[in-house]
Amino acid sequence: MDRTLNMRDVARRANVSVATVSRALRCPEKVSADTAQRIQAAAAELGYVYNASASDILTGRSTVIGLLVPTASNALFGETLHGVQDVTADAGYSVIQCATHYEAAKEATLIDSLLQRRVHAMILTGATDQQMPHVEKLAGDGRTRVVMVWEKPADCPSISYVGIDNRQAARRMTEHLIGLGHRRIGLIVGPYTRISRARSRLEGYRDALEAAGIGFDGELVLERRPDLLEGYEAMERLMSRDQPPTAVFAASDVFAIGALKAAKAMGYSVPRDVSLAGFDDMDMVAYQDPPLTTIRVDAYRIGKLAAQIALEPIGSPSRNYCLDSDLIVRGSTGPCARRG
Amino acid sequence: MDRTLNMRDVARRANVSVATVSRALRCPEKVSADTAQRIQAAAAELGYVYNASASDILTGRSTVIGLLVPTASNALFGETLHGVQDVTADAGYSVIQCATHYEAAKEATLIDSLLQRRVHAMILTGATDQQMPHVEKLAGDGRTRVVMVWEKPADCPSISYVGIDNRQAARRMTEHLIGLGHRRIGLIVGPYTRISRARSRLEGYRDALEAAGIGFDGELVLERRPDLLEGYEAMERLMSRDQPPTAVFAASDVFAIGALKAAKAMGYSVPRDVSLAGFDDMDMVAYQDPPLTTIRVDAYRIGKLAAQIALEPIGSPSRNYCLDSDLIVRGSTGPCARRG
DNA sequence: CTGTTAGCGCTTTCAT
DNA sequence: ATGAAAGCGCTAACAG
Repeated sequence: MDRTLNMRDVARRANVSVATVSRALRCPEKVSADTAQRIQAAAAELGYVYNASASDILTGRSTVIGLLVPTASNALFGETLHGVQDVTADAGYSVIQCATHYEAAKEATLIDSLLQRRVHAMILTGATDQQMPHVEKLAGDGRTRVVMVWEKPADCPSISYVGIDNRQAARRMTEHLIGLGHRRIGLIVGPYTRISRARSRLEGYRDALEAAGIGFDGELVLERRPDLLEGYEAMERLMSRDQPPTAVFAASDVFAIGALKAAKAMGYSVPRDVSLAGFDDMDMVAYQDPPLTTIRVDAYRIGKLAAQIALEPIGSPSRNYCLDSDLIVRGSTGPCARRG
Repeated sequence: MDRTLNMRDVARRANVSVATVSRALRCPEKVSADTAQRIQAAAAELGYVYNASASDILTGRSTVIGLLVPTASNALFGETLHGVQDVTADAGYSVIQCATHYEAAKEATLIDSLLQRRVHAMILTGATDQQMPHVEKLAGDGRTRVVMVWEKPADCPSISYVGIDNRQAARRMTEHLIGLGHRRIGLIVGPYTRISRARSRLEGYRDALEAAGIGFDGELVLERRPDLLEGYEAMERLMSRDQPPTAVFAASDVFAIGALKAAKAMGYSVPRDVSLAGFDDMDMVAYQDPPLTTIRVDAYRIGKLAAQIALEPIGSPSRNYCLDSDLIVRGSTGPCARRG
């Protein structure tokens, strides 16, 4: 077979015109029951498969959406993809997924490739600040719908948002630690200079300290790329200070798992010697020893909502959903033993 | 903006024909430097974005490939996606990713949707046996290229394969445990009745037992859906037997992490009371306590190779790569203390 | 080097 | 209810 089967082939076989084939396949009620059947039979016999792209191009509206994630090896974003896919598949849409690896250049290239595919919408998980003006313009021009997930874009009327209040959640976690008597609290946080989600978590941490009258100590805050090893090394560094923290808030579970190992390797018992908390509630963290205190985020639901918004017609108003997140207290945080 | 910008708009603006615009954008060397510049300027001013789908449809060759995974929340498949993406992005291809959740019906629907997009190739991670005849036919017809990853399809000349020898690797791990003096060895394995990769691992386990003259005990083998909780419960069940195993081979790291927690919860120390081994070497397993003995598979490299094969023109011969996998001995396996 | 022409596979009026 | 014809945005001959 050199040329791919098309409607004309089916039409010939069923002795009708292509227009009728199109109708029979898309809206069978617009065609006599008899011909509909004949056409469907012909299509099946030939093994004809409908060409979705050809349809897209003609109708001008695309049935593909793009999903950008920082990395595909974080199970969390996998859950979001599942939510997105479950919604889009029912509507006959496909999802192009790409990982940016937190690199602005890659991000720009990938966004461009999505535009070249004329995606109906893009769902962005953590676009860098650098990219926001460009993205906002695309949404404003009505070229594509844009939904940010996990983080709230700073005041972009044309962009939708589905996520949690990162600042509030980080504040709650920090308050939990303060409530346990900790006053020297370390923070391992993502690239807050470029990613607003990380910045919000840092702010929430500071909010809680301030409210409790604890001075901010920049020495206790480490900005890292979310990665197990980076979490490990950051913890080592924090615990090697003259006055090590009595609690560490790892503002991503990936950091926390790395940090837990570092603490143990240095001979610290968690939570007796040092409390440790994460963020996201990846399913693995409940399986750590001790299981980690963290913030639960419903990643799947974020994906579903984002997809619903994404599928709305271009030009529809933007929507914002701020979901609840829960503080999940497990065994890794406990009362402060040392004097702060 | 109601209608999306096209080449005609650019042509008008630059006072040339659409053909010239096409050339200037795709192969600027076929056009005078002067006009090329003028056209590029016009495109930039208008904010014109090339329409990749329109091009695909006309040339007949698509620049999209499909990637099917059982689940997107396993970090392993994320690594494979990265490998695939790094190769395809350079070639200007996009990747449509879908998760089957190990359900044959979903799988069939998703494969169909990929065909409707006329993907150049599909990379399958664990198609169920049920789907294989269909997929093989697609590959044979030259509709699309098909690359299986992680598992070797049973004798399908038209399908390519990139993976490891699952049977051999499972045998090696089992031999490792036997070498430590274990004779009652439990196995927690994926759905081997439907997934050949799981089947191969079961076979490797049996090979090793047989070679060592150890009788096969069906009571020690549990088939489960890869999932932390299932691993946990399977381990509980194994260790509740009258004669519990002295070692357990969890033929997926996800099982192993679940099983580790179960063992600890039941008061067993690993590896003193029971040895535990995984499979895949997800990055998390080195961070467990104790770190898990496992089989290392280079998931990223699998993705890269698969993508290279996928990108070859339709009709190119199929290729098979069987990569090495390594036995990584960490702290979770040790000598057998009890009498077998 | 550039423009003209025909056409990829499909949908959608508009006739019949 | 069905067919003919025009056209979506682009490319690939073929002329000039």
